[in-house]
Amino acid sequence: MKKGEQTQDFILEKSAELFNLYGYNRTSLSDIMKATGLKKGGIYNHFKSKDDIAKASFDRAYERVIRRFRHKLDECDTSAQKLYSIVETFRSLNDNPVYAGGCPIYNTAMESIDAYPEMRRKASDAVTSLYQYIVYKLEEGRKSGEFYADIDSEEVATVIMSTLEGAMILTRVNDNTEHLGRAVKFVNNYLKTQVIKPETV
Amino acid sequence: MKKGEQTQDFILEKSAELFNLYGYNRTSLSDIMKATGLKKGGIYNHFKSKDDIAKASFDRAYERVIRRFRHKLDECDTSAQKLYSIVETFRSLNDNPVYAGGCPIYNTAMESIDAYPEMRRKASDAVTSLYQYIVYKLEEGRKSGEFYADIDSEEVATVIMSTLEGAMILTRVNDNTEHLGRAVKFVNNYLKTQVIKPETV
DNA sequence: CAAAAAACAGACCGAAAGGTCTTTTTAATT
DNA sequence: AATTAAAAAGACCTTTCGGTCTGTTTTTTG
Repeated sequence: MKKGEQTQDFILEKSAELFNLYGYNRTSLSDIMKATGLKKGGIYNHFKSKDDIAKASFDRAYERVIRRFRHKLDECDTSAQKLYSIVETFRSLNDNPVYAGGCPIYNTAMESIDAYPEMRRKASDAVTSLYQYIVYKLEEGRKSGEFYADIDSEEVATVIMSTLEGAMILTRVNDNTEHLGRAVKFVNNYLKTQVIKPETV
Repeated sequence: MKKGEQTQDFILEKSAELFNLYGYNRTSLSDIMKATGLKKGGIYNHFKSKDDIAKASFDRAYERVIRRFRHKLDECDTSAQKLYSIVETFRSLNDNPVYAGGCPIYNTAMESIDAYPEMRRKASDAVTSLYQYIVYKLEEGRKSGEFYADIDSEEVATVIMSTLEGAMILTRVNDNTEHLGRAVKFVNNYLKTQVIKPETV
């Protein structure tokens, strides 16, 4: 790995942290300079604008989040396990975040609405793809007969994402992890009683 | 109403709109000047800083949100009706927002975390008080026997708020109201089957 | 209707923002 | 080791930011 690539990577890493904690607007180039130890010349040698840094930072953060989901899912055999693993990943994203400052996808999405169309698009696509991912897993279980045949996968996916994402935000806003704990408990119970068929022993 | 008070009110109204759409940081004094038609002197005659305007704007937005909940609740007799009215108010906050740009309480909360301690405190308190409000209504119904005796009011309140707030954000991010529609349907069904006792006719 | 008080305009200020460009330093290539 | 190419420094630029202050205009008050 050449020196340049290393530096570029390092800038993105530090920027992603800052953007997620303080948002695009409140993260200035001086902040990035301070965090990286580089001066302007060093930064603009690798990126042509602050916007560029933000986009690349988001892509990196998004990749990491998705990898979390995939990683846990790879350990699963049954569709039921996969569902629970998705819930567990949400929880883990709070206890052990990809970057400090909450979910980078939602943070970016929220900040970019009504302001930065391109970023908004990226974030919106990310949310949609996570949603579709969950829907797909639900359909998988439904078709295999592991889940009840009459579930509405879209509805279940909405409930999972809304409840957990909402709870993460509640938890963060009030600095009280109980909300997320309760939400996780609730969703798991919901899946167990209304989505996943009881094991036929 | 004196001229001064009118102007002050007008500034707050316009600022609240801007803050909710673009956030504190991306709303500049020039923006406020443009929206109000006033110049700096006219604005700083009523407020001593931009921060001051933001705080007063938030208080105004908060009052309006709470009034929405109270207003609908006043029409209710039974605890069950009150619960449904809370859900319905959430939905109405999306269809017919207090200010364009989503829930001002959550917007403020999210933006102020890790940045503006005082605002964060205000927003956090607002969220907590809404939460406690729901808990209180749940306890009311539980004690009166209208709800099941074994419900965990805190858990139910968390589920209501998380799911609906999360769905509002999903809806906003993806510009797709279906999420909120599904969440509302789900929560109502949850309340009907697991919280509220069937009517004894 | 005149005097006092409040409201407002707008020039001005220092600081900080994002970005450019030339020069120096460091790393890669031959 | 010498040459070339990449990386980084840092002075500089323009614009915009929040905020101050003085002078003028408009309301309010007596």
